[in-house]
Amino acid sequence: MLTEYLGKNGYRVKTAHRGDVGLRAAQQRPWAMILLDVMLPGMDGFEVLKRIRAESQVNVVLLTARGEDVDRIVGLEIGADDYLPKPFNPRELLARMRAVLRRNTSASTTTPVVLRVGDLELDTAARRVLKAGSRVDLTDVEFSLLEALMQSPGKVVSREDLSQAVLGRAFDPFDRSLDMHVSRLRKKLSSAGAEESLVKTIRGVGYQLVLDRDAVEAVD
Amino acid sequence: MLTEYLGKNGYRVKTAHRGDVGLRAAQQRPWAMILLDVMLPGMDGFEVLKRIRAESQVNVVLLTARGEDVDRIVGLEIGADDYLPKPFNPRELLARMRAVLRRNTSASTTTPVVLRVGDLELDTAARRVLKAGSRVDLTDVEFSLLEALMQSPGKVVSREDLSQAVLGRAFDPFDRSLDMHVSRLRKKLSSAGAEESLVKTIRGVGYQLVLDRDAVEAVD
DNA sequence: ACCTCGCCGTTACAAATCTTTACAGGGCTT
DNA sequence: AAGCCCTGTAAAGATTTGTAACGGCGAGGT
Repeated sequence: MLTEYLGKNGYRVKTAHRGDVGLRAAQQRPWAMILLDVMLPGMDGFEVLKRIRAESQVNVVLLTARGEDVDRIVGLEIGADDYLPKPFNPRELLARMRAVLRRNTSASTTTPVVLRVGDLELDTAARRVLKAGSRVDLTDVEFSLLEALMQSPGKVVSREDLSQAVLGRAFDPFDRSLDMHVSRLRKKLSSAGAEESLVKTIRGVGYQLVLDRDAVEAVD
Repeated sequence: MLTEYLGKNGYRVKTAHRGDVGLRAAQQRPWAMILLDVMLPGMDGFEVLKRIRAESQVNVVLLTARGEDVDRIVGLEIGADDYLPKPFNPRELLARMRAVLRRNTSASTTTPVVLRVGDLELDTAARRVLKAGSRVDLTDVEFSLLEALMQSPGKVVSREDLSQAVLGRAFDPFDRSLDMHVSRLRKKLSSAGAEESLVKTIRGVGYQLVLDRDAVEAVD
């Protein structure tokens, strides 16, 4: 019945009535979304979800019997994108599916993957930084600091913004933590061969990753 | 098929069906973006990407077969800007292309980067001032003071505006801070070889960057 | 459980640089 | 010409930043 309804609304659906069979189908190719019932013969829905999550970030919406809060919490904890208690209105299912799809496609396209400034390269997905091709070993905070600076290369980033982005808290003038991280980041970058002045201080304002104009190529 | 779709969306596309041929096309002129399939006759996509990166920072989006994590990681490591698993929705490709283009062009095109007055050059992205090609070392306040003056070369900039732009606060007649900065800026500029009268005082109003004979040029 | 190590935050002091103070000189007004 | 106000600048004082050193905390190992 669901298959038919979704089909009418433009989705192509493959159905399985057993947990273990569904899991194999899920792994078979990259789906836009998986609707997963919790009560299933063969393999229970939570188990299926866990195994799916072990290897994929595909969208999963969980369908469970009644408003069992326990199920809901467990489901979201092990990685469902949303949850719908049965019985449900098919239109509500559609709405939630669209919400999940919207959320997860925009998130993946707005997040830059690789930031590059001159021969400095920062890969947000792999949390890796390369300077002239060789790896620079940064701590988490140093990495996010550099990431925040590289998102606006050549522009001043305020201490407020940096504190929020890097430390997750509002800036406090007596908090010298940011300065320390800048100091450590500079040290690591320059011993990796970067110019001393790559990260500049703008007194009373913030910091700036300088752009050497010679290193910036105009693109068509 | 892709060529046609991209064409409809305003892109001009050149296509190659072999890796080695594509590489030559890529080197031929500066493209806005390169879409690169991994599975290619002639030369494998990774190899093409490596060679492109050896000489250019051009935007590259990698198209690979399904969610092969290995491919993805390798691709990003050798410098792809983004990655799209096949089969993909053409609209998603467009979205990602736009994301990459936005990210890699915004920083360098949104704000004017270089101000030039005669042989005096101020580069905001590199936070650097050159007088007749050689570097002038300014403090942060001096830098933004000169920046404010160079944004209206030949025009009088009021003390109020300067105070707001440089010190971030309204002008107070008893505040002599601005005068001090002007004084020090003049000293540094003239010892860098500028004329004494480059920064002129307009009594009761403000200051003015004088341009006597040389032309004014805004760049970038 | 305990140890070890790496990372983060705090403190303390030094250096840079911005602001204030003070005084001098020059121009505008009366 | 005298007085007043604005500006230039040296010098002292205040603030901001750089960084070494120390301690705490949590992850991972034994």
